[in-house]
Amino acid sequence: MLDLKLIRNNPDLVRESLINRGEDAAPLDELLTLDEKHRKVLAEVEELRSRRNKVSQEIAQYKRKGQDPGDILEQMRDVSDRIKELDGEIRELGDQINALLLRMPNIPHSSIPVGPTEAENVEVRRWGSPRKFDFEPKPHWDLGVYLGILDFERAGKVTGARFAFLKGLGAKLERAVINFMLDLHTREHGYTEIFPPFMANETSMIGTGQLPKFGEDMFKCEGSGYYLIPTAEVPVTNYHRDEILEGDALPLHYVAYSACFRAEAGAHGRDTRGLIRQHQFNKVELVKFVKPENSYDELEKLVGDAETVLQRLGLPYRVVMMCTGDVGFAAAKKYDPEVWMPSYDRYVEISSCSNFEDFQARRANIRFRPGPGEKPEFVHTLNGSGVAAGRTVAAILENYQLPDGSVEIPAALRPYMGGLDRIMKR
RNA sequence: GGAGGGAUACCCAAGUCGGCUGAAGGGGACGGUUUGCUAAACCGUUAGUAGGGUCUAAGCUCUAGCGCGGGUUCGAAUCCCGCUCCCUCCGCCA
Repeated sequence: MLDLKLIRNNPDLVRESLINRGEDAAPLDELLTLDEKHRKVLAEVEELRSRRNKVSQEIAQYKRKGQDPGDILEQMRDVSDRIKELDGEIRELGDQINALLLRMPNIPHSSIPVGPTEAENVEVRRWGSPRKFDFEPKPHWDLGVYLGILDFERAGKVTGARFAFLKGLGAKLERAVINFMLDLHTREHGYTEIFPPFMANETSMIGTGQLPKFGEDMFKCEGSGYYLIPTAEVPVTNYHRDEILEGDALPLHYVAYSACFRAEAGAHGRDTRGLIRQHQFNKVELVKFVKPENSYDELEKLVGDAETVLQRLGLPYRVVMMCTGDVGFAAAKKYDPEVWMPSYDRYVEISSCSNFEDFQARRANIRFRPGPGEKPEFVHTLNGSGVAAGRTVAAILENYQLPDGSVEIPAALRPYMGGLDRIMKR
């Protein structure tokens, strides 16, 4: 959420940001009009309230002395009625302002490329190089089925499209990938591990920005009103919702495994095969709460931590900086590490690392006190996948496949696979 | 699922029949006095916050705020209605 005062004082900045994102600027003007009206009514009602408070004291005096307050009572009745009336207006205006505010995207950082679509995204670096196969490489969905470690057909029967069963060494590989990543981030990168709830309430979803705009992308649990989390970002960021953290405690670095659930509405026909786009997938998420002055350094480190995973696994990747049109609703700056996927013959997003600045902190009311007795300020929040487990498994199967359909296990994972170095058909 | 009890400031806790109670009393924390130093004692401070107005700013001022949302009333921590969360007991349960 943007600061209403910032919008009020710098409407042109906000307008430019909306245009750069390729969005309609009309809600901004509506917001400015409503805000002005809101403040006008607020001034009026507060004036009346002030008067009522004073007169009520006087009435109390009369009563105490046993005197008759006379017709002041009558007058105050009118004042109260008017207050009630104005309160209604204020509530309505406030609701409208809030609704608009919650749908207003973050202001992109000045360092990112400007453009309304993904076309302006910029590749910032590459690591490794795609392997040259001297045989026809198979896509992971064929390999996985051939090896008996992936089963999409039964998943379709048991649940539906975009689900998968992992079996035998496939299930073990998924678990190995997750544990490898958790160990790396906790032991070497200093993150504190969290195992969060996989469902969250509406307030949390608003806090991180999934709601009110993107409700259709999530699964809502009938009856309870809870949502299945689309990412561990939601529970972990909201972990500190409505808190004032001690300045000394920052930065806070958390890593959380969770299953993630996405409705993928509007993705019909895209990535219909394999593990790339599932309704449920596993992910290890990195979340940071930092002081504003450090947040861009922390973003670079966060991307680096995600990249380390891919490097240790020997998976070729590149990092893309997202432009204004592709940076995402809540982010000010975002890097997407993309892994080389032979079946797609291109790099595929495997992580997404964002600095939200105070956008989420404002929504979720997460602050810190810079020093004793000082005024609380909003923290900056960041998060990034470190990394998506399902896509990692897919990338390993494809990049490490051998001509006979077996798959080598990256050295870093072997300790997690009981020393096994190869998955073969059995 | 059944039956009770609770939610007040950093923590515990009082709030009488609605009106100088935006909140008694403790504890803690901070500041001071005393002291060779510590302890003790004594004195003082301890609403943080959000929003509005004014202003270059500092400041000044107003409003809100006793779990949340409504209602009654000139006036609500206090009365009424709805909700949420927590606790105890019983039942069920991985």
